[in-house]
Amino acid sequence: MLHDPAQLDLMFQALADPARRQMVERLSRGPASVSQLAEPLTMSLSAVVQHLNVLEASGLVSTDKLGRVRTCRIEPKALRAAERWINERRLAWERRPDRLGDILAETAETKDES
Amino acid sequence: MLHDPAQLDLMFQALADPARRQMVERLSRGPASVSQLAEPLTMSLSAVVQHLNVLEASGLVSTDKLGRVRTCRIEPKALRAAERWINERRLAWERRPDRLGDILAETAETKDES
DNA sequence: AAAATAGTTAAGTGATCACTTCAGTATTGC
DNA sequence: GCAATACTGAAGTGATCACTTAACTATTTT
Repeated sequence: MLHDPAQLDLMFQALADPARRQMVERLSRGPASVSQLAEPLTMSLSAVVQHLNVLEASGLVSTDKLGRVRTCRIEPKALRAAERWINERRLAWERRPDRLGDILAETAETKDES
Repeated sequence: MLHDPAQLDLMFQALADPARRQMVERLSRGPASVSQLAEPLTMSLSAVVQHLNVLEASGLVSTDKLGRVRTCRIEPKALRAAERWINERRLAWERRPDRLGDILAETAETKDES
């Protein structure tokens, strides 16, 4: 489910916005209410709620309402899925056998064969 | 330079689009020309070039033109920077000492204090 | 019960996005 | 030199985005 390309799409889209990344950063230091998330941001509470909804739809953040306060927390599994996507591509590249100093490597191979 | 928030912004923005992620995926298997990148995509060459420019501006991909063909390759350092941002937040969360079963933990504390 | 708090929802707006088409520029092959 | 190849750039378009304001609901506090 976390490999679902649609979910991956929502996650990277969610992380694309600086305000949302700031919210994730805040949440990485512990759960917070909507107002607490909003406090350092220079935008209306309403805008923050909208960003929060994007984060929640992406699966990166989950929330829980008790009384009138909505408490938000990070969903590390989702964060891991995004992390893994990048990591797998980077490793695929770095594992490539033929990624040495371009022409130099080719010259060396030619030399071996001669 | 790779910690530059503006650069991070460009990178996550670049990864937010599925077509661009597909291009990164293709490039993770080795360098490719613009036409090769375009081949599996159902859009005009022109659109692919535009996506490629976004990727290059973000630093995730670098290109090199020889004659009439532009060869594209992944920039693993940039990929690592995005990866690290996520990883650091996830670890910050997972390292928190007080992340056990929510209310249960609180109840226990209250009990201790009574 | 009234006022303050915490959040939600809807509607609107200007900016940015992801394309398209079309016309153009080098480079390479014949 | 002429045609094909490999892009490149500009202009336009409809969709989505990141907000705003304003009106509203639900929950506490006093």
